[in-house]
Amino acid sequence: MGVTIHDVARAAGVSVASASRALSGRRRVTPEIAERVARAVAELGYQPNAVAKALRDQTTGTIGMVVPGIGNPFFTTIVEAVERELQNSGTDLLLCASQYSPQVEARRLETLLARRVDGLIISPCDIEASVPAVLDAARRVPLVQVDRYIEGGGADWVGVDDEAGVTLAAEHVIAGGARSVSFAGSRPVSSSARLRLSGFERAAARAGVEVLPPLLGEFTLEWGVEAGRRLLDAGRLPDAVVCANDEIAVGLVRSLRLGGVRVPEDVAVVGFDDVGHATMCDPPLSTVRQPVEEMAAEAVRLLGQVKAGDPRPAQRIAIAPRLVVRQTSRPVTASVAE
Amino acid sequence: MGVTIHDVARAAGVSVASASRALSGRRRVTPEIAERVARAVAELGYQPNAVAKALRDQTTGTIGMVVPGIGNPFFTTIVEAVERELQNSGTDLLLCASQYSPQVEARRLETLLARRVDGLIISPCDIEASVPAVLDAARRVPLVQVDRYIEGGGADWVGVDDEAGVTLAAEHVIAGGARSVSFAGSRPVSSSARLRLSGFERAAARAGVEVLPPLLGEFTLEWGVEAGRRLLDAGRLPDAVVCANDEIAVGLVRSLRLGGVRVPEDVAVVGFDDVGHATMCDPPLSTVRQPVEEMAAEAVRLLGQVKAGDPRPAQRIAIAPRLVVRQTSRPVTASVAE
DNA sequence: ATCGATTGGGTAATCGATTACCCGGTTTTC
DNA sequence: GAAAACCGGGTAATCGATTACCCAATCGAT
Repeated sequence: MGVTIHDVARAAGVSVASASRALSGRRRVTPEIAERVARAVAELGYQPNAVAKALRDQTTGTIGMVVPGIGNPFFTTIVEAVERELQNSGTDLLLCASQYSPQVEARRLETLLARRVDGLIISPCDIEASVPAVLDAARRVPLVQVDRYIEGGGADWVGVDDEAGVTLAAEHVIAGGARSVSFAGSRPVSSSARLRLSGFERAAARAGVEVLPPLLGEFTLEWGVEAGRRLLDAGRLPDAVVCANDEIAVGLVRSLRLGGVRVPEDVAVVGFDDVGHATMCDPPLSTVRQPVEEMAAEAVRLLGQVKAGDPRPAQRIAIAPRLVVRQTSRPVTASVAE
Repeated sequence: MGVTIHDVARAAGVSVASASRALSGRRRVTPEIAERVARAVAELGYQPNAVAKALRDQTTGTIGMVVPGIGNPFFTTIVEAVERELQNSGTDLLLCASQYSPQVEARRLETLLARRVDGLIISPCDIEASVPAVLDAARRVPLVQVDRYIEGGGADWVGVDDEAGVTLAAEHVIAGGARSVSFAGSRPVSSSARLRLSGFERAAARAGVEVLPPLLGEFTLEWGVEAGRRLLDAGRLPDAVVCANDEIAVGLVRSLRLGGVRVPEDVAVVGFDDVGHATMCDPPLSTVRQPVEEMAAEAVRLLGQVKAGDPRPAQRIAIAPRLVVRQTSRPVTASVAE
């Protein structure tokens, strides 16, 4: 370890300035020098030190991304989309998981900022507890939120229109004949959890159907399984259940079927996200599709525009979701089928 | 942005040396100075620049991790385990995905090295094509491979004993009465893919049962579904299928059931990994458990020991897997049941 | 009282790459 | 033919934190 540009310059018999210029091409050098430098680089196996470059340039060519957990297929999908989006822009991604803990999240942000990332993409794990850390970060560096956001609107956000999504789902099952409906979701610690719940309740109330008490736990398959069991134990089944994500929906369907309930004949189930196993589970899941690629592209674009802590009012870019009807709900006329 | 230790020193009325000492505690300062520096830090909101520190110290407090893809639950599980393992050691993790492409992998390694990570944990995507990039990286920085490895043994490795794992699986289904068996796995571009296939074939041959041609595609649910279809189309079903991972197994079970085949009565299926949905799918999957936490701990420990490019012979640490019998295979006497 | 040891503070070198600035030589322009 | 513009090369400053080295003051021991 430790071939520096000085070594290259010496080996090529030129100054460091010339070596640097030959390498970066930001000023012309004679072909002769370019040649000698190229040879020296190859010979010595020189690899530029990005740390030194970052210090001098005051820019690292790196953006940080913090998501609640990489066990959740929705987040891995969006991470992959962001990576793809960044691919050809030369910047690369520093990925961290907050493990659904605002404390861990704050620490991760801290170290990303210390490493002087040029920007941050974050899905804050808690709508309230994440506020100080996120605002603080946004003051120092361009930051955009994705999917989840903090309350108060202090930072830019790109995501899906959660309320519209669950409304789509609720209206779909109601149009399919559901007279009583329920919601299986997450405890409302995140914006998505809250909006999907409230959007569902509003849509159901508007349609005038009976609303059974919601089942609130976590965004996991395990909780879906558990929610399904509780539904069975409660004795009375709703005609349809709208779920806050696909994992919950898949778990719920599993429990219901194990309990002898037919899906969608007895109970219709609709998920949210349309990532991971939604197409491949049994039966294929009706769900609300998040336009993940679009969100990632938008987030990256927005990140390029925002300057750290500028006074411009925070933007919220909500992308319209789309209902995908598969086989856990009865198809009705005007919806996209696959 | 831009409060430096010089600003702190000025505000506190001391030299940068004293400020640095007060902050790091690596030399004593008077309580008076410590106090003044602490106040200045709080007032100015000073945050040390990790880039500058890294340049001066020649160490970044960061290790890089490269896995083929974060869509695969096995890799996300091991990433999480490594993160946990690193948590209290103060070093943090730079995660990259090679997207199963040796070219992308080489680029990622390149940038991680340029950023001067203190070590690398990698699961090389291709047993042959990954060789030059991995060896090159190992020459510059401590490196340990996890799960997958490159041929030729030029770098340390921690993983599960793949052959022992599939042997466990094969012997289990044979003990359960299978007279004909098949294997559903990935094309042999990675060490795990190769070893699991060859281990299976050896175990089956040893037991003297009939071996149907293997189904080789990718480590995905989609491929599992496809493999199941091909099995159905082939007309002749084996008594048991051993799969190279859980995703394939789950997809295979789904296809078989859709085709009216009962699992495990008509065909027994065993997976590999025991991560993700293995416990929660229907029916719960019999599989070979990888000791992920142990592997992560071992990898981190080993990384602490190896020096870059030292001539010490490469170690291979294979951890014994464990068979977990659930409901896609017939239970036999002496195996762990859950 | 004096000398060596110890303590704590400050100055400036260091890490590696980039680039502002300077300088001598060549070309262009009127 | 002189002035202006241009070109390509080198020296040294710069980014921010750490620390080797130096120095003055204090302490303890004889």
